[in-house]
Amino acid sequence: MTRSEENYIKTIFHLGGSDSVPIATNAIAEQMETKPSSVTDMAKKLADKGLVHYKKYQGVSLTEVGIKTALSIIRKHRLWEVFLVKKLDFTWDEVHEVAEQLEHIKSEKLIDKIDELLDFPKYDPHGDPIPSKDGKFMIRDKELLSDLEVNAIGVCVGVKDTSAPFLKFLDKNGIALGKTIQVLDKEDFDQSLHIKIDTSELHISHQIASNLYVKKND
Amino acid sequence: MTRSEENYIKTIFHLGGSDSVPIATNAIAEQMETKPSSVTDMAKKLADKGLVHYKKYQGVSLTEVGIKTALSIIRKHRLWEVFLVKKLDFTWDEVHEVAEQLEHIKSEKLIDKIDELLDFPKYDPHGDPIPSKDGKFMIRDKELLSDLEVNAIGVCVGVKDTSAPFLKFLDKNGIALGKTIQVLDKEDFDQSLHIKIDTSELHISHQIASNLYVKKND
DNA sequence: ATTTATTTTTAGACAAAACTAAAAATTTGT
DNA sequence: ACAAATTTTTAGTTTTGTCTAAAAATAAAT
Repeated sequence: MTRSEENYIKTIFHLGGSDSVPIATNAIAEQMETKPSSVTDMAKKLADKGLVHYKKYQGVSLTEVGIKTALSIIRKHRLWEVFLVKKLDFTWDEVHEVAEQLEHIKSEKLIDKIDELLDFPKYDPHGDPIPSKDGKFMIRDKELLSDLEVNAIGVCVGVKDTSAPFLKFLDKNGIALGKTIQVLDKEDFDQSLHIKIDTSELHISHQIASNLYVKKND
Repeated sequence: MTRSEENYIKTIFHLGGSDSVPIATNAIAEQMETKPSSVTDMAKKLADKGLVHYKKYQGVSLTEVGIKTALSIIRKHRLWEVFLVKKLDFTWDEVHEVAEQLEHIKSEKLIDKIDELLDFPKYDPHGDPIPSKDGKFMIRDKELLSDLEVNAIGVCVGVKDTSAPFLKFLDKNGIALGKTIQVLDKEDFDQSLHIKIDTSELHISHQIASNLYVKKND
């Protein structure tokens, strides 16, 4: 597997191509910041290798082997992210870029040892689940903060947007995984939220709230 | 810098091209298991980028910038080797292959943090010095075990050959960095050595002895 | 249901990094 | 010093992954 092939497989997985729902050429091209014609070329190659299903004009979806491959890459990516945060004091907005490189290192032993060193973590620094060696992972039940009703309380368990600007905003406002958040009030006008986090109160836009996952206390 | 460019720079450095002694196209090709014509192509490209001095038919040597680049790659390679051994329990015969990949990861912060995590090691698992961030490193005075006179005592400080078979042989015979070795006798016929290591005695060929570095006790 | 718009694919080209085969320069040997 | 051997370079291909421009298929719209 070349680096490029791995990146296509990963992108198709993230776009939902694991459920035999075919993903459009254009969608893949946009996500990867490349041209649709390049995607077509790669789709053919990956189909030849048995990693994707591909019918002309019908989009691309992952085969069983393709899904296994995608999970293996995602496992590596997320384990490296945990390593960077836990062992090297990276912040959660710094890890993605470096993990994009580290995920392509070819050594079964290396990633298993990293897993062990970290004591087999189940979630990465953004709250996303880490597939196990055999490709299984726990999908934690969670909902968007923006979907909570007024007065509901939840624990922050993940972020949808993992971009550095968003994560830095969260840091600046004391929002981190594990924090308890209560919805104090919702503005009808713009869906913005008044929330309580620890002891302090905060007013956040719908944009922010709809990119934060919480696990509701019931 | 592409991966391939980095590999050429590193090879030229290892062949001695840092002392403005030009290295022959053929020598580089042989070392890299590629063809001389490929080396010529790359020599031109690296010269254009100001990393090497190159005159047709005269071989290749590193510029100041080229040397700095080489030291940076070697620093990464050796730090990763230490990491693999100290933190992930790799053996010294397993590290090279993986470090060859890890050395190309592009992140200043990553390698500095790894350096810090390891407490700024000065030597890699084979006894080779690790260049500092500013490209300086300690060349330890050492000599080949095969050059010691009978009865001399030295501490094992490095290996010349770093191939897995050689390193495994050493492991099997209890030879490791830091061990004290005494030359008990030399066979005139084949230059083989009788040595004492810890409490046990051992008979090793000249081949072995000429790939082991020791620091003499005087 | 045709026309229009969009999406996708083909065809041809390009850059990087490798290769082969042949030509040119250098080195070696007598 | 000159022929022979070796080394190095050139020229032309190949592969991988990308691109542009044009053609073909599908989807949308009146």
